[in-house]
Amino acid sequence: MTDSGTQTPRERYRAQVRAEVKERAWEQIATAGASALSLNAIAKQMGMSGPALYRYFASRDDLITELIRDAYRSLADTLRGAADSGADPAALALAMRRWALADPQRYLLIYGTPVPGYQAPADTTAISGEVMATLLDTLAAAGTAAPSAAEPPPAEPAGTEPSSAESVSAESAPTGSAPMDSGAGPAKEFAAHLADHRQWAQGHPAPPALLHRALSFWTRLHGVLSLEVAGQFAGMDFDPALLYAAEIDDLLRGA
Amino acid sequence: MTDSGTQTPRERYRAQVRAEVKERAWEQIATAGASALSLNAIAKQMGMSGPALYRYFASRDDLITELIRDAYRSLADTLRGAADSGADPAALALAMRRWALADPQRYLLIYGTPVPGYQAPADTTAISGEVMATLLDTLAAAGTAAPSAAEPPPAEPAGTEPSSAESVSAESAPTGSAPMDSGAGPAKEFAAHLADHRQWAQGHPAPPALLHRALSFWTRLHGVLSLEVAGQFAGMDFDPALLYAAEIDDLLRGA
DNA sequence: TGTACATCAGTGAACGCGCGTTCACTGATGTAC
DNA sequence: TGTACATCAGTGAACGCGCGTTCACTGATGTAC
Repeated sequence: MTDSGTQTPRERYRAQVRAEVKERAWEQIATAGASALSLNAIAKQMGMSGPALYRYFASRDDLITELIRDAYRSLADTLRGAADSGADPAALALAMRRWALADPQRYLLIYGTPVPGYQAPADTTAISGEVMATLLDTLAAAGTAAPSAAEPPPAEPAGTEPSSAESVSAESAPTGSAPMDSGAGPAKEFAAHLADHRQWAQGHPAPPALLHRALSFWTRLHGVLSLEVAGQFAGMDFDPALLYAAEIDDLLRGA
Repeated sequence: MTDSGTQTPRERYRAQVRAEVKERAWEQIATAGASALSLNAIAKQMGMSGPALYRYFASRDDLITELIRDAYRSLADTLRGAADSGADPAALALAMRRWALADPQRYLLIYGTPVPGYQAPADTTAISGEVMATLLDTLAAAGTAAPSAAEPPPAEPAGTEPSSAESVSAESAPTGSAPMDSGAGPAKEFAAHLADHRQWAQGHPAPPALLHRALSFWTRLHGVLSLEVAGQFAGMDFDPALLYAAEIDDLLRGA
């Protein structure tokens, strides 16, 4: 869809085939997991010969890399889109679950057990940082908002920079009404630690307690999601959506 | 070690070889993941021919099944052992992390992305239920104990039944001082749901709020552990142990 | 508009590899009399 | 204590399979004059 105006027919065709290869690859991953991804099988499915795919992807690892990149991109865009249209942290969490359940294997590809023998390229780290930035922005907006933080703030014009970090300043706002970091204890200790270990936040000016909240937000959602998506709840008979909702509620109440 | 008194030399030898096969299998899994486990490679490593292993394991899937069973067993025993020597929930959580980090791939084998094409046997569900039972017992003991719940209760004789469910009764004890399930909201709703969906607790007489606590305990620890063990924190520079400690603290404070 | 050339998609054969698994067989170890 | 037999560990060859990837080649599609 991108740049279709300046594309020659050949370029358009190339893009189409590449897209179809990826589609089949996702189907295959959904069926048998990423480690079972086979170029030959994809080619056969498309009615082509195995070596033909080498016109489109330099190698199997190259294809996997693109799939991982696309997955990160998709998640980052989904969350950023939700945030830009005024989603509060709870809505963001629900958007994340929707994204995960839409394609469980896609979630597992980026957050599950690493594909054996595969080394992730550097730029995926940057995109995964974008997810974190969105999270920080949204939590910051909710934390510094008025007590009635329920109604969404007006949607911003949404500039081109991925991290709209200006929306929160480092010195202000003691993370809302957080009872989490009052007094001594592990939370206080971790926040102090984060003050010196915030490189992963990529310059986001959130105070340490907020960094902690973002990490906790992420790990708690992942805790439920990854178990659900990996089928660990299958033998149990409760509704994971309710557990997820309860986690979100506790997560946002507890600070 | 088991039954070594009644073992014939042949049986002892068999057991030894089987054990070595498993050891090599774990080494291989640690290196390249479970999906890359190869009988031939193990045989070669042991200076044997590939087909020789079929004297000890009926098939590759059979070997994986045993590894999974052993992993579950090991975790269940570790936690049960800690609980029996008076560990409180926080200590249990730390024991779990120690177990996970001692062999990350072992943790991922049972709680990570499922091995593609592999179907878990029914009895692993039973063992994983044992883990849950230990958790419920420990949380119940801590919740129903006197306000000074810090000192461990005297270690019990530890009978043969895996779930010492008698230590807590269903009607008593509104889960300690839990503010978690006061008033309406997602937590209350989920607890109500669990009252009707508690089959997975295998008859444990914990009240719904405690079932919720156990699930939350599990998913929150898993959230941090799985990301750590999968290397997702590798690019970040903070200390996962501190995040884990903060999670435990919040988890136990919040109810 | 037509011809000459370059570009590129796709094929089929081939290489080398490793896999799980079966099978007939050898040789050592244990058991029964 | 010695012999006859059964049990079992391990081997080597083989089957059939699929994998990623390279290579020389054919044909179609575009481009330049």
